[in-house]
Amino acid sequence: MLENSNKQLQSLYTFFQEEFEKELVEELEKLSQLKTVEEGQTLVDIGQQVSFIPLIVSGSIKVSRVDDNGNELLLYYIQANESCAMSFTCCMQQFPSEIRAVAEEQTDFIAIPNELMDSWMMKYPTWKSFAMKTIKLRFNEMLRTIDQIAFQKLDERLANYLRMKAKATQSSLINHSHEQIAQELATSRVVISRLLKKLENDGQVLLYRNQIKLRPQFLQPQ
DNA sequence: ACATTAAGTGATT
DNA sequence: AATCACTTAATGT
Repeated sequence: MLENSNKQLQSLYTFFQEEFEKELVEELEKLSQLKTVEEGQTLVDIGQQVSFIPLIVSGSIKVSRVDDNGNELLLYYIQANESCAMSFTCCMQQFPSEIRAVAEEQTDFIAIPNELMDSWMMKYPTWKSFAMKTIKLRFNEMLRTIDQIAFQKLDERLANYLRMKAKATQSSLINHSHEQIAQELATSRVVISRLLKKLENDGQVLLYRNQIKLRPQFLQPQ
């Protein structure tokens, strides 16, 4: 396992060296520890304290919100070389998490203890700007999802979701049931099934059990 | 062969 | 677009 991810870990350290000053890279390598979570494993749930900031080495993490009825709404995915904006905002003052984070696939990440945050923010300008950058990135992305929910019709949201998913997994085959997709878009399975059927009839996708094949014309519309 | 879960569909609100 | 009720298809035991 470790051997497999060594290469990507190396590339992350390269990323660090470009991004951060020497002292910070040294501290990172010294203090951080590599952790692995399996697919489906929950990293944090709503209300829990976050004790570390994750830096994703490989894999991806799904971040979502859950309402009172237990309905899930997908917020965003964290990919390789990214960190979690929410963890920055929570960790700083030890607030409980507002979100749920679940491993979308087997994911390796570096856990940075949150005690280090304060001093790093002061000591290393590059760390501060990295934190600001990830928060800004996410904030903009979430603004976009907000007006998707407010202004886009569900069929557009679905198309959007499928394309994003394909990009995230580098594959045109999506391994989700209609039910799962419905939950992430906070709608019902029946609606998703109907929309997907329409896409299939239009020759945009192929439907299987627990799988959706996105055809090229769907991924690259003229 | 049977039970369970995923997907398809008409009708209603 | 959501919900209900029901059917059909795929998959697991």
